[in-house]
Amino acid sequence: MATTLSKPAQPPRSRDADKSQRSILAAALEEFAQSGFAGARVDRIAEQAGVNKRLIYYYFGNKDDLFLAVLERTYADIRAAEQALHLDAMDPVEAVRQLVSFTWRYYLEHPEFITLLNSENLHQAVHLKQSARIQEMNSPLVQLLADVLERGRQQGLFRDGVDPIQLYISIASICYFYLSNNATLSAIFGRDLKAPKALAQRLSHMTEMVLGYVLR
Amino acid sequence: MATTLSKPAQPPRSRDADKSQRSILAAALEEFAQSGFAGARVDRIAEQAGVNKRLIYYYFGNKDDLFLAVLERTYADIRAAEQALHLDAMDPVEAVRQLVSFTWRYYLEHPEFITLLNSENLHQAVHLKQSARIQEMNSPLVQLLADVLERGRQQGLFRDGVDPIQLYISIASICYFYLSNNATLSAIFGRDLKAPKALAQRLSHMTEMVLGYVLR
Amino acid sequence: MATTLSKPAQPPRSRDADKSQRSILAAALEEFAQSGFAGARVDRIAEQAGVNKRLIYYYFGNKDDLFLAVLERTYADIRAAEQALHLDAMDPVEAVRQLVSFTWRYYLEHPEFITLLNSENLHQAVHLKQSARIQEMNSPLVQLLADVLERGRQQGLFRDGVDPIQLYISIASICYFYLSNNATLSAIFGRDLKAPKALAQRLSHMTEMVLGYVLR
Amino acid sequence: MATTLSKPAQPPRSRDADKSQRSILAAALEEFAQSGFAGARVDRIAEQAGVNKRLIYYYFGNKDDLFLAVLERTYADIRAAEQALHLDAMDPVEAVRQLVSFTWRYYLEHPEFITLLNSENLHQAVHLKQSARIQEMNSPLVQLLADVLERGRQQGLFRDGVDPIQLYISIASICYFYLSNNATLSAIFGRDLKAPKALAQRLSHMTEMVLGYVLR
DNA sequence: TATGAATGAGTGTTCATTCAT
DNA sequence: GATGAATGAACACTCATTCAT
Repeated sequence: MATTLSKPAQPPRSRDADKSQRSILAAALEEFAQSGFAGARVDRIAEQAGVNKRLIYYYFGNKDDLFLAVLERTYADIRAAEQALHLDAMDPVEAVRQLVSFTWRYYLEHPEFITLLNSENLHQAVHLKQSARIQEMNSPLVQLLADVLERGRQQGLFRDGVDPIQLYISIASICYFYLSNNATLSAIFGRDLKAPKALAQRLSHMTEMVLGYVLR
Repeated sequence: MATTLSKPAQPPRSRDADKSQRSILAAALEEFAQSGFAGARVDRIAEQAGVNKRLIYYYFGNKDDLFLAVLERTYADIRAAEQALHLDAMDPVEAVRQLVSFTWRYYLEHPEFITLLNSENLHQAVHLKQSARIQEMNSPLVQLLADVLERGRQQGLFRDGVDPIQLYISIASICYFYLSNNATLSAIFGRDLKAPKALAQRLSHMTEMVLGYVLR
Repeated sequence: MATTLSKPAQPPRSRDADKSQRSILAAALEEFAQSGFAGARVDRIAEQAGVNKRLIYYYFGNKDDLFLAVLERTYADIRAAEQALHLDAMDPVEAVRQLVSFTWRYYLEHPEFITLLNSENLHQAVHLKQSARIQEMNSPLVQLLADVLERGRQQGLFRDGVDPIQLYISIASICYFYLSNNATLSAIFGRDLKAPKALAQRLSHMTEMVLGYVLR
Repeated sequence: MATTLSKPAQPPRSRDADKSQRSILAAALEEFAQSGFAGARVDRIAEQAGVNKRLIYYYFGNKDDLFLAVLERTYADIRAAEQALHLDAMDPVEAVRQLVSFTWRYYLEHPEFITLLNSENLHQAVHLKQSARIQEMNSPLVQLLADVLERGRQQGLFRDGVDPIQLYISIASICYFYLSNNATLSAIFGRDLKAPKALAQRLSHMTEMVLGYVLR
């Protein structure tokens, strides 16, 4: 844990420890994403990580704490990705367009994020509520979206009185729900809503809908 | 044991059988809604239903089949509620407004619907895919919404090219996500998104958003 | 559980259940007596009882409750044995003599009683404290001894001011300690304190000591 | 790390080694006394001692050997305390009185002695039997008590034929049992047998009993 | 002398399910 | 139509101990 400044190149004993922890975390992410918290098996995580099961408890305490670690890591990842979006550098219309497509793409490329959140919400966020780093999970996009909306309004492009938090949640909603509930929706509509064409149509609709709403 | 005075001809056993089945189904709905499929316990269902555990298997085969039965029943319930909406009798703007508020209210008053769907989607709709009555689950609202959109377009009120399926899904999305992910959202935003005032603001935003999109 | 008075001879379904419970209890007594609470293994109890391990939990809840059941049964046994002693029918000297020898013999013939109590005291009586039947465990001998002491005093045989509770505990002490600590005492003294001759000498000493104290 | 100013010639490492060993022994005593052998946790001992767990094995071999070391140390302590008693310098009656009260006080002030012995006897003295220093554990008090009894007899105060070993064991019994079985006794009698007043009454009774026995 | 990393063999407990009546 | 008894397979978690440095 303690690192010495004098020997930065030489990886001391903790090298393998780091590797083990990362292996466990990666395996846990996969397992929890696939089966949810209740369905996940600690044995499978250990096997997948290539470590002794006992080591999981050595490093992470128990299944719940491991799940929280995975969850925090997942949130950290999406927040990092959001940093790369520079909505402030775009004109308002483009910014909204980019926000929708970024959200959509991120969920599409990170199905584990959706499964993890689904499972966590099924259990009333018991893990997340105990997180000490919960503040860091608040998205910076809410504030950036507020700025975009204000700029659009001042330029006479956007309507008045749009609540950035509500809009942020709505954008997340239309992207998330389509993917999180894809299995039941596909079953009921009797067609594959994850086919490339269907996905493209969905993105097009969502962009139109959000812009249709905010534009005067 | 229980005898019915009104229908003496009917064998009393079948009445008890019906009662048992209904008790089981009701208890199962509550248990699955509360804990999801994986977290639900057959023992608790039996206890809550006041019947012997073996009876559950006698009537419903196994836990998976019981879950499917609950799911089908839940879909039947929402479809029945949708029948009571008469979008065809309203002018287009009012029809859209009613559709949003109905969807919102139904999800709000039937949290079990959301939990059940969340759990089912976590498991890739394995149960639903095996349902023989899957066609009946398709919402009649999609067709009704298509009619409303067409009427609005002909009256020059609504924009062109709105896909009714996409819009239907989007309306469901914005209502569903806010509630299904309420626990994590509340934790992260650090405030109670289920407070009465927050709920009213949400409905108002959603109605504005949908109308803002469809209106020319 | 419910027994019908009309068919006393016919053992209904609960016959096997009773047998299973008795098997479990007997095996648990042996295992707990041999290894104490912490060292006892539920697996071994199941195997010894010839039942599925799950059945132990079905009938007794968990290891702690099973231990308490064994403990309560053990106390019930010794109380039953005490009922057979009729100190009130003996003259005071003989009564004291009999009390000592009964206590000694009972402990000697029921080593499980000592092991069980040792283990329970090691854990600060956590199980016993939760017993609902704790009152029934109070020995009737305390009251009987009080009567004996009073009779002996009135006959001018016994000394004044002997507290029956203290004496009862002291009699238990000298019998119990010699047996409970036999292993360490034998090791330290370098001889077998459980040899027949040693046991006889011990009983003789204890009787002398108690009588030497109470007699004027 | 720690350097001693008084003995600079002595290699500092061995001082640390001593310190570590003493820390381990002290922590082990506490842990074994609190939980018995089976319930004690090597991890807790290491943590409490502030040393790495591996060091325990380095110095003491394994858990059993560590327990034996603690046990031997505990016996050494009580023997040392007994040395301070000078029964040979007292008149016989006072000597007996002092022996009882010393035994009582020592057990009262060293509850770990009782727990350790209880645990060891639960396991049939497996550790003690393997001790090489077992002879040193024999109490010098047995011989001293023999002398006291003989002196008392010669002065016409004490009765004839009192076996010093038996009496020594009996004195230990009445002191030990009351404390070792305090938890179950308190639970059954429904009152706190460790309350100061109860303790005083107990000592008084024990002294009376022993003197009542040995005095002519 | 000292330690962080790692592990095999359990440990109590749980679960959906079936047997026998 | 209904039930108490019984089970095999798995579950999260623990423990004393050893490895590698």
